[in-house]
Amino acid sequence: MATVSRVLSSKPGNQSVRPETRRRVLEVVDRVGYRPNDLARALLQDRTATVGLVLPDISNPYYPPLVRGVEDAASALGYRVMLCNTDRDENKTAAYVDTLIKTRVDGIVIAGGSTSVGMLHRVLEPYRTKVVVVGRHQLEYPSVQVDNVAAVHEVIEYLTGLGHRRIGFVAGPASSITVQDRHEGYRAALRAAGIEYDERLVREGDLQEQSGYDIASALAAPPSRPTALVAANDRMAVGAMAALIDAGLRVPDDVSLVGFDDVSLASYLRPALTTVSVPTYDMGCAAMELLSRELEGGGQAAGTESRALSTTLMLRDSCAASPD
Amino acid sequence: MATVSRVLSSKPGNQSVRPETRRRVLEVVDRVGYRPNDLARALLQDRTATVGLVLPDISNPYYPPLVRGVEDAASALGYRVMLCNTDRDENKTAAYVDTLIKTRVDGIVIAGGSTSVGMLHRVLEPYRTKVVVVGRHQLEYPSVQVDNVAAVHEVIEYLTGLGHRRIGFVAGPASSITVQDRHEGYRAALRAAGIEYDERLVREGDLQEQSGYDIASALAAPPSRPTALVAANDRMAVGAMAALIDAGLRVPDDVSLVGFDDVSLASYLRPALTTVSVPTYDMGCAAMELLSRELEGGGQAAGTESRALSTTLMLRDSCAASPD
DNA sequence: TTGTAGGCGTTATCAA
DNA sequence: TTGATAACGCCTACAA
Repeated sequence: MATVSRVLSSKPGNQSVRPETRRRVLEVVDRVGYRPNDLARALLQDRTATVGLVLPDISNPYYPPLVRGVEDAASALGYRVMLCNTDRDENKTAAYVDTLIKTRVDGIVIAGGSTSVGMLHRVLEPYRTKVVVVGRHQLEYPSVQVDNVAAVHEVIEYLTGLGHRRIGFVAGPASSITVQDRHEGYRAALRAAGIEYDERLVREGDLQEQSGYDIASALAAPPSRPTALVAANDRMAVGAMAALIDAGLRVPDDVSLVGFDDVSLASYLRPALTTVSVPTYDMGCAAMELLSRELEGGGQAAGTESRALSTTLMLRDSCAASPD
Repeated sequence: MATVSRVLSSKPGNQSVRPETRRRVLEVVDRVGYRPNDLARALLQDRTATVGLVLPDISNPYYPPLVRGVEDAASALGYRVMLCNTDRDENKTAAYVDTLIKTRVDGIVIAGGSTSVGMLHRVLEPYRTKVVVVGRHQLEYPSVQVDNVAAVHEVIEYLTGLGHRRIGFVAGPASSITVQDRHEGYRAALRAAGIEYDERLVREGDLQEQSGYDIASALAAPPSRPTALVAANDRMAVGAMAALIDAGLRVPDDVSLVGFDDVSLASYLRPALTTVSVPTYDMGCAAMELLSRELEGGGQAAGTESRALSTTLMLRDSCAASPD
C-alpha cells in the first residue's frame, strides 16, 4: 500500500522507490483502472482541493464568463469547483454555505452581493475556509472589483460631450451592489456635470430584458422624454432598445442608448450597442488566484488584499449627438 | 460520539435517544458551530451526494439554463454539483473525468457531445459512477433528448409554406451532435419538401456570433442568394441578422431568418427572431432526475431509460413570404 | 527500498 | 438509552 502511495503521489524530493517497482505499480494501476480516493486523502490531509462558487444566477449572462474564469483558474491551480446558485435568497445561500462547510471546501468565491456577508462570517468562524468576494467592497474579505462609479462617470461624460442633458437611467434592484454602484455613479456624475438629478428619468428594473422594455416604454412618453438612456446592464438595454424602436423612435438619432457589461451579443445588435465592458472573465480568474494565494499562503495571509480591474467604454453605434 | 451522530443523522425509525440528551447535544452543536464532516461520512457510506456536470462551455448561452436545471434538481434531491467545462477538448474532458472519479462523485451528467463517450465508458468501468447523457442518443447510457431533426422539419415546412425554396443553412461544428442533427434534419426536410440540397447554401460556423455574421455575409452575395436562412443556433442567427442588415437587406422582406434555442434575447431583437425553443432548463432537471433514479434505484437500474422533450417553433417577426 | 501501524471523522455494530 | 470499537481508503512516520 505504502509503495503504491509513494509511486502515485511522487513529490519532487521523494525518489525512494525502485524504478522497476514503480513500473510494476504503474502497470497494475493502469490495468485495474485504480484511482486514489480523494475523500480519504482529503480526510487525512485536511484539504479537499475544492472551492465553492456562490452566485445569484448563472442564467444571467453577466456570470458565465466569470464562472469560466474561476473554473479555468481553479483547474490550472488544481482545484475543483462546486456551483451554487442562490437567486439572492438568504435561505438558499445559507443552505449552500452549510453544504460547502460540510464538504470542507478549502475556500469560497462569492460573487454578486448576498446581503448577508455578516452571516457568512459568523458561520464560517469555526473553520479555516477562506473567502474571496467579487464585486463588493467590504473589509472582511479580500475582493476583486471594478470601479462601477468611475465607469458611469465615463459614460455620462461621453453623453454630455454629445450634448445630452436629459439622461435617463434604467436602474436595478437594491440587492445587487454592483448595480447600486452604477446608480450611485449616475447621480454623482450628473452632479459633476452640473445636471440636476430628476427622479422621473429613473426607474428600477429587475435586470431582465422585459423590465428594460417596460421602463423604456414608460420613459419614452413625449412630455419629458430623455435624449439618452443608460441601462444598468445589457439585458435591460436590449429590452430598452426594442421598446424605443417599437415606440417609433430611432436609436441613436432620437434617443441614445448605453448598456453595461458588454455581453457577447451587444456588438451584433443593430444599431450595435455602446456599452461598458466589464472584464468578468478576468475577475473570475483573479478571484480564484486570490483565493489560491490565501490557501497556499499558509497562515491567515495578507489581510484584506484586493484587486481592482478596469472597465472599458465600448463606443459603437447606439449613441449620437443630442437632438436638442 | 455515537450519540451525537445519532442525534444529527436521525433517520425516521431511529428514535433511540433521550429527548433531554438530544437537546443537550443540539445545544452544544449550535454553540460551537459543529458541522459533520461529509468526507468522512462519504468515505464510510460510499456515497458522496455529489454529481459532476460536464459540458463544453458555460459561456455558450445554450447552457446556463441547463445548468440551472441540473442544479435546482440536484439541490432538491440533496446533491451537490461540480462544474466541468471541457471546450470539447478530449484532454480536458479526460482530466475532469479523472478528477470526478477521484472525488468519487455518485454520478455524472454529460451534456454536449464529447466525441469520446466510449472512453468514458472504459474509464468508468471499475466504478459504480452512473452517467446520464443530455442531447445525445447512444445506447450506453440513459439520456435526455430533444428531437432536433423533427424541429428542423417544422422550420422547413413553415418556410416552404411561406413560399421559400432557396433556404440556406448556417451549420455548426461536427463535434456537436445536437448541431449535427439539425444539419441532418435540414437535409431530410428539404428532401421531403422536394427541394434539392445545394451545398452552396450551406456553410459551417463555430456557433459564435461572428461566424454567423461571416457566413451570412458570404451567402448574401446576389448570384445565388437564399430567400431564407436557418441558423443552427441563435448566436449565429444574431450574427447573421447583423450581416444581412449591414448588407442592406431587409429582414424579413428580403431574407427570412430562423434561429435555434430561443435564448432570452431572441424576442427582443428587431425584428424579433423566429426560433426554435428548446427546453434546456427542463432538460437539465430531467437529466438530474434520471440520474437520481439510477442512483437511488439500487442496482444497475432500468437499463437505458430515456426521456424525450419537445421543442416549440416560436413564430416572431423574422420570417415573411418569399420575395420570389 | 519496502512494509507495518496509526489516525483523519464518521457510522454501524455490539456490549453495557 | 448510551458508550466503545471497528472500519471506510489513504498517507506518513517508523521499523525492517
